Amino acid sequence: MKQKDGLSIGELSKRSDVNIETIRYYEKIGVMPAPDRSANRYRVYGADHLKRLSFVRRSRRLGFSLDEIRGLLRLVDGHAYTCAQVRELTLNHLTEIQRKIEDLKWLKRAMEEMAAQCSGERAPECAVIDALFDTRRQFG
Amino acid sequence: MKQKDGLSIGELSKRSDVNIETIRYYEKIGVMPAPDRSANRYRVYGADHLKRLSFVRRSRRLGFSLDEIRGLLRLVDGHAYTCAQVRELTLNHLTEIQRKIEDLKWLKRAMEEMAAQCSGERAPECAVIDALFDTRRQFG
DNA sequence: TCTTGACCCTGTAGCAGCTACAGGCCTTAG
DNA sequence: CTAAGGCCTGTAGCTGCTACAGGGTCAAGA
Repeated sequence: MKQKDGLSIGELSKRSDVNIETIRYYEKIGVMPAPDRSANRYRVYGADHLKRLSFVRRSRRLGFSLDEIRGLLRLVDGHAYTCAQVRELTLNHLTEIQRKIEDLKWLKRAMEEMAAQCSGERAPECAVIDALFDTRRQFG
Repeated sequence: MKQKDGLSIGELSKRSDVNIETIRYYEKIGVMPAPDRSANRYRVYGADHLKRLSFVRRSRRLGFSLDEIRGLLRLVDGHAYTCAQVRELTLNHLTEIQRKIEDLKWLKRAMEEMAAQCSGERAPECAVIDALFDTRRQFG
């Protein structure tokens, strides 16, 4: 890599902790901009790419969809965002997370109930199976 | 439907609360057995199909993957399961659910922290964006 | 008798968000 | 000279469905 500051895709991958294939995928779907290429057509990235990719990675880990991230980046790119907009997106997202937590808690309770019936012995009867086959029970 | 007890796929769908296309999909991937066909090649289901499909639906709602369900059904079909086996599968599944809950809680905390910094004003500065771009922060 | 509508059929393509090849080029070290 | 490691493009696969396209079948109504 002759360019000052130039990162190969492999280096970018290591520094951002994002898979090489995923980086190329992000480029294809327009989340990451197409970088310059060196003489041998290798991708050459700069510090701005690293920053942006890290942003994407962090947002993904926080559960934002790629579409939501595209929305955030559009705002950032256009310098057009207001705090209120971002806040709204974040709060919406928070509501969804809370809903998911509730769902999982319900699920956990239901399964614990079933497992509690379970003798754990080598018998061919099983309360879990019975419960799942029991048409009187309504799960959800 | 001339057969006694014979259900069309539409009726099965209504009674099991599973989509028609999903039923056909389950047949294709081997979760549901191929049913008899009437003279016009329509699928004809019996009470056993309804029972099995309901089992699948309930298990799905409890978050079991189709692969796990296939495993459960194999045990049931072979009358080879012991309570201990099923219990283990269930407990494994419970552990995973708990892990997911913890993940989501962490996520929620992180996002709440970010949102709390947010003024909600029309200013072009935003604590959320800053946090996501801040390379010193480690999310996950 | 014709037609309309509600069913059913098969097969394929699409969704998210990647991941994993296949088949090739380039560069450098031994 | 060759082998290893990186990079390239392009396509197919994963889960668990869903949504067609393009057709057949059947009963009831005009």
